[in-house]
Amino acid sequence: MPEIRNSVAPGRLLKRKFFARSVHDVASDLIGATLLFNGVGGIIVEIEAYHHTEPAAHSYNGPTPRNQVMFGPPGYLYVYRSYGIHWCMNFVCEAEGSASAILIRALEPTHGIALMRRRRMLHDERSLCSGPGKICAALGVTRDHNGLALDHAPIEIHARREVPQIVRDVRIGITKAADLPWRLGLKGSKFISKPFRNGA
DNA sequence: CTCTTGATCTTCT
DNA sequence: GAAGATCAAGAGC
Repeated sequence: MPEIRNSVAPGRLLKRKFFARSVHDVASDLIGATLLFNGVGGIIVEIEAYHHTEPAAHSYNGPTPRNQVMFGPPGYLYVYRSYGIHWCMNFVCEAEGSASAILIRALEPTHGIALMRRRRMLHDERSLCSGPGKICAALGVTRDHNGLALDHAPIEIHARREVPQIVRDVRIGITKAADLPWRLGLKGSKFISKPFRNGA
């Protein structure tokens, strides 16, 4: 059984339908939700939205073998290789063919912390999941999990119970469409990958 | 704290 | 053949 340290109990399980609307609406509602993979994970405190109409998205130039999951129906997991080393995970949103997705950038660890520490070979809780590559390493997500449904095992996403305060900034690590303020964070969280300019 | 650099490989041109 | 939705370590302040 995973250890549970957070005093705030997660809410109801999200179904795939939750993701079948504007990627920006989904993003706002995901901050504060709890993501678990095989019972390991935590509270989503930082995400970025990508849409096929802007050049930073992997889907901008149309379907390819890599991004085919993005072009499928909403509510599925899109995993890609980053810089030849890391895995990064996304939630596909909107509608089939829309090819929009949300990059999961940081979690506040709450479930299975001992296992995450072992996988990351790192004790510091604040750094366990403070980046998209770190999350996949801590949760054990790889290319094998590309295309999994977000509302079936081994994935669980619990709705948040209260509406949090959200901060917003430009996205990290991109050169195209770098001015779009599509990075969202939980205000005041110490578990984000990088500070927000307007105070997180 | 910030800045720089190396690691490593898939993808698409 | 070049670029890339990253990370960790090291140098400098």
